[in-house]
Amino acid sequence: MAPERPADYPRASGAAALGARLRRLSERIDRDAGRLYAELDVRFEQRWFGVLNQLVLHGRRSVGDLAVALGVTHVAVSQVRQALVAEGLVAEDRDPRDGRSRVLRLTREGEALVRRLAPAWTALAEAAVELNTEAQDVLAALERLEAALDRSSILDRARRILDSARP
Amino acid sequence: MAPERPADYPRASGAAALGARLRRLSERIDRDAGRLYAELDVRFEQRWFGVLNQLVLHGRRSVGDLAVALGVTHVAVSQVRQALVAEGLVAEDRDPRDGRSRVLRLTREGEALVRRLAPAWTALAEAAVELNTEAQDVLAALERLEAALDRSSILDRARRILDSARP
DNA sequence: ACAGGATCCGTAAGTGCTTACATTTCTCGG
DNA sequence: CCGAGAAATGTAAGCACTTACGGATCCTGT
Repeated sequence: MAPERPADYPRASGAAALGARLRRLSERIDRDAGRLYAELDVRFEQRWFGVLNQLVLHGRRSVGDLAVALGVTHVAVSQVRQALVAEGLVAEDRDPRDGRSRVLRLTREGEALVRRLAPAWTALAEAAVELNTEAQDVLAALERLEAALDRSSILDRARRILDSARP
Repeated sequence: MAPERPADYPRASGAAALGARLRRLSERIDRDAGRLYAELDVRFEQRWFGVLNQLVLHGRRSVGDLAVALGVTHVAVSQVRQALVAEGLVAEDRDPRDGRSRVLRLTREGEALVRRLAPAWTALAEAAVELNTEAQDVLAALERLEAALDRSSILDRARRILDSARP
């Protein structure tokens, strides 16, 4: 017994469906990565990966630099920093040339953990490549979506559609 | 001055990059939808959409039914329910045939809000269709990714790769 | 008829981000 | 050289979910 509803009610809940779908997929992937670390008996969380990886690849890096490189806010980096320092994997020094800046670097423990995790990261990277191939280049599709959003956000598009419908 | 690192260190941080990218995109879309509601001076949050939409489309629904329909946990639905009841948009009754079940339905205020939001939802849905077209069917790509993950999760794939590398 | 287990739903706490706001430090024009 | 504004970072709180767990109710086999 479906209830009454406006005749022009949008059935295909587009934006919400797209957002929800993206969120579910990302959670699925993060969760799986976490399980792999647990199975390997390594104390490591997926959200630490970005910062740790950058430090391995580029050495000493400030919070701000890491945020830019990872495409997240400095706050996100700062929170990871806090966890990594608490775990003894990363140390922070003040930049002698700029007292505002905190420069992060791997500790010996951090380097050891990276060596221990490298095979798992390789496996995950290969699994991602495999998935991407099997899904016929979903990464390219995501890049196209990002490019389309850069040209005009979903907000701009919705505003335009709203305005043209109600002149 | 790049630091030393294992020779086989995985540079392409596949799984992490994929997960992070999906997350960023979903946040971008949700945030934009929220801004549109704010611009229309409507007190509404994007996370309420799924439940509200289901109630419009199908009338009275239990928490569990909604969770299945939306592909989230019953907890997520329960939290939205709490907010929607607090806002006076939704009422809940016990199912006379099953005392465990809480059946949700729109109130008059809820119905009024839906009528007021319908144009915005239509616009968002059309914007999503437009984006999807412009990105050459990113939805189809996401569906292929979901299907690939259903066949074998990223965890299973990574495990297999790890095992075959270390016999 | 009722014990044991399954189901439905709730709260609490955690995750991985975000925005908003505060603090400290730097820089540059007057 | 000093004060205004900019920049780097930090904390607090929120968001949209999740898992973990517990209470209430239902169902099934004996």
